[in-house]
Amino acid sequence: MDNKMTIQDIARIAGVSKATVSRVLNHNPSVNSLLRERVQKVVQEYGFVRSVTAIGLAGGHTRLIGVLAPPLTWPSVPEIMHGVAEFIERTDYEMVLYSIGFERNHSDVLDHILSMNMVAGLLAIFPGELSRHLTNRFQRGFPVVTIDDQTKPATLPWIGVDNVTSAYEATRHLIELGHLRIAHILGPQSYYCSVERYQGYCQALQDAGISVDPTLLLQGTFTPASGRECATMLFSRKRSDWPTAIFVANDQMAYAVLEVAEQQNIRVPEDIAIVGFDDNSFSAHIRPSLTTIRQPFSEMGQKALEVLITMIDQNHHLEKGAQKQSTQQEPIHSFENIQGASPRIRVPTRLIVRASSGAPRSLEIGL
Amino acid sequence: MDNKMTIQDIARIAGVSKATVSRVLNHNPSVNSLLRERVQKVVQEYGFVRSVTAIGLAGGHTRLIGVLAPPLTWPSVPEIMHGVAEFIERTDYEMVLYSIGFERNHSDVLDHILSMNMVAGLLAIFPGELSRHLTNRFQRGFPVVTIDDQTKPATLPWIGVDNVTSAYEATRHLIELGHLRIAHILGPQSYYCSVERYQGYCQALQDAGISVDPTLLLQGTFTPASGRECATMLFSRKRSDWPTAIFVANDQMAYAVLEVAEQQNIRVPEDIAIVGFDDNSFSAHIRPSLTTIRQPFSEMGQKALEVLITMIDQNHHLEKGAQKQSTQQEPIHSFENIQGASPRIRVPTRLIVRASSGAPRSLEIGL
DNA sequence: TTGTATGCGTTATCAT
DNA sequence: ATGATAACGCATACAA
Repeated sequence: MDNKMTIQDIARIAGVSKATVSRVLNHNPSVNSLLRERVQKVVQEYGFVRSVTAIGLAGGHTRLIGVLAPPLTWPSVPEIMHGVAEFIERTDYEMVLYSIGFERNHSDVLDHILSMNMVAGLLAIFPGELSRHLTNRFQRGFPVVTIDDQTKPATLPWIGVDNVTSAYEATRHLIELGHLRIAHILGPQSYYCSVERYQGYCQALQDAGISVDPTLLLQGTFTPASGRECATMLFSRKRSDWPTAIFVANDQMAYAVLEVAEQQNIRVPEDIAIVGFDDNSFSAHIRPSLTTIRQPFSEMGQKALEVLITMIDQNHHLEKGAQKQSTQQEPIHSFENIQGASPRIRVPTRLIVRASSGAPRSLEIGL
Repeated sequence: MDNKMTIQDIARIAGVSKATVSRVLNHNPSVNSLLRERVQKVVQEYGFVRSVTAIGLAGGHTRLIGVLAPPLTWPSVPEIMHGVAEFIERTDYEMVLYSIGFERNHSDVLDHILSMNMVAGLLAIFPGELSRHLTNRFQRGFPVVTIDDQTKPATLPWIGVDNVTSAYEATRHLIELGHLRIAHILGPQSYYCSVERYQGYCQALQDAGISVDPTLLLQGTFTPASGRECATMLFSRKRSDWPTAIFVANDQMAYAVLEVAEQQNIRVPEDIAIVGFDDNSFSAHIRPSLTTIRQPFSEMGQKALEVLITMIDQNHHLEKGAQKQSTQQEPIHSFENIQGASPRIRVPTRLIVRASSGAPRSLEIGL
């Protein structure tokens, strides 16, 4: 009953050789269907599962997927992970989670992870400044997929949203509400999505004939604390210098703005309208509820893993094929070489109008 | 520069044997300090990291820790994981995350995980009905630690809070506020913590000379939806049958109660006082802010991993010792055999008084 | 199609 | 204290 069986045991019981068992387990077509059944029966009966470590050592092909994630206490991250977990449950792969903090040097962590070549591929969530490093590994043939952050010369496989268009839509919403002085609290510049959201904001203003006022641009860092700072700074100006609306680059900072407004008895949306970005679970329940852009995080996680596993499998097949068909020394195993370009998948967002921009409560969506 | 080095390479460069390198890497004291330094220098210089798969195969001792967790979108879970990740970062271990959904048979998942003996130990978060199965594996010598759920005959190593006392304190708080009719929305009975919280509630009432009124007991399932149901049911009674306060078994359901109250223009805490349990991140920011019991989730995660890794290491040493010192066939490697009893660690909770039970806003804690 | 033999990178067991 | 060498469980090139 104990789990100490090896393919050797299975082979003995089924009356075949180790190799045959291995072939059956690997779905090698060149095995007699009679033998296959016999082996499978024994495997079933004893509930045999191969040692992952041995597979990894022998084949150099681990069935482990590394997930590099920011602290799970960050909003959005659990939702993404939920999608990832859901997808991976349906595959033969397992997930090794690396939740990186702030203290350590991130690229060191990355090197460490990859140097022990335990994982067959890597999903990087919000890689930020790590992108360059990841790009490097990817170009050397290691399967990598990122979620929601892209380096400038976009070369990494990527799943995300159209930040420019989404921000445009959010800003446009405020403009249609009649606002002319719309402030923007930006995300950190180390994330490219911050830049894109800023671009969308600018474009919406310009298309409406409103010029971008630099005094209405506040630099945040995506944290509630930075949101609080920006809001406090803004509200400490003389009233005539206030904007009538703020497009905040993420929900977390928007919550902080709402809090500061409440503390200073500033009415939302009457005195100032607020629009966020993300639609974290908070946003529908906070008072006033937050108008925001909904990102389908769970779907993004699923999609990312789907792409990654496809890459890994192709990778694996290519290696085998290359050795047989050519004398080339170095195995070609970059996803780019197959597809011609690394996949860049955009999932659609949606503007969710709630109370913070003036929707009557009865019309609220997403409760 | 590429990461294909082996201890063989390190050995060659350092001018020693594989064995010596291995010993250095394993902190074996019986190695000359001069050689040790030389090897360490080379390891440093090349950023060498051993192959986890090879270690696992050769040593029979994987440096992977399985974490069995409910969906990460559950509240509290990310916080626990945060603590886990923080702790594991400082060790030689990696974390394999199994986020279990609802559809699959859980014990099948568990069997699968363990049968490929990839993980050296298992941390089970909110195992619920899985406890029995886990107990079984634990008693057969596999290192297991659980967080915040215990089977009736408490035999698994366990990290959690004193639910009875905490619930007592929460209820006591309401009693001291002058409430006599205190309702309780219970958690699902499949979780033992639900039972304990109910016990604490009853005891507080009895100690205050208040008899438990069965009509004030509502059965929930920890989900917001069930909280909404219970609240709706309660508020649909004629006003004289209402309680003046509710102790809700977790924050999620309490949020729902607040929402229903708001929709029906029932004032909190004037018309009815609410106390929750958990202190999820929402609780300080919802309006009215929620009085609740704070569980130190992150610390629980850390503590759990500390215990688990201790178990694994002891386990390992025992196996080696047993082979040398006795002729016994089966290695004794149950933690219980060492400690005499499996560790049961209780971390302290704290009552956080906020607006939903009547605290003036200026006195609120935990913002 | 099937079996035999070798190697993967490390630990552990011998010698020395 | 150190070095040579045999496992560990599996995949795979090669032989049959």
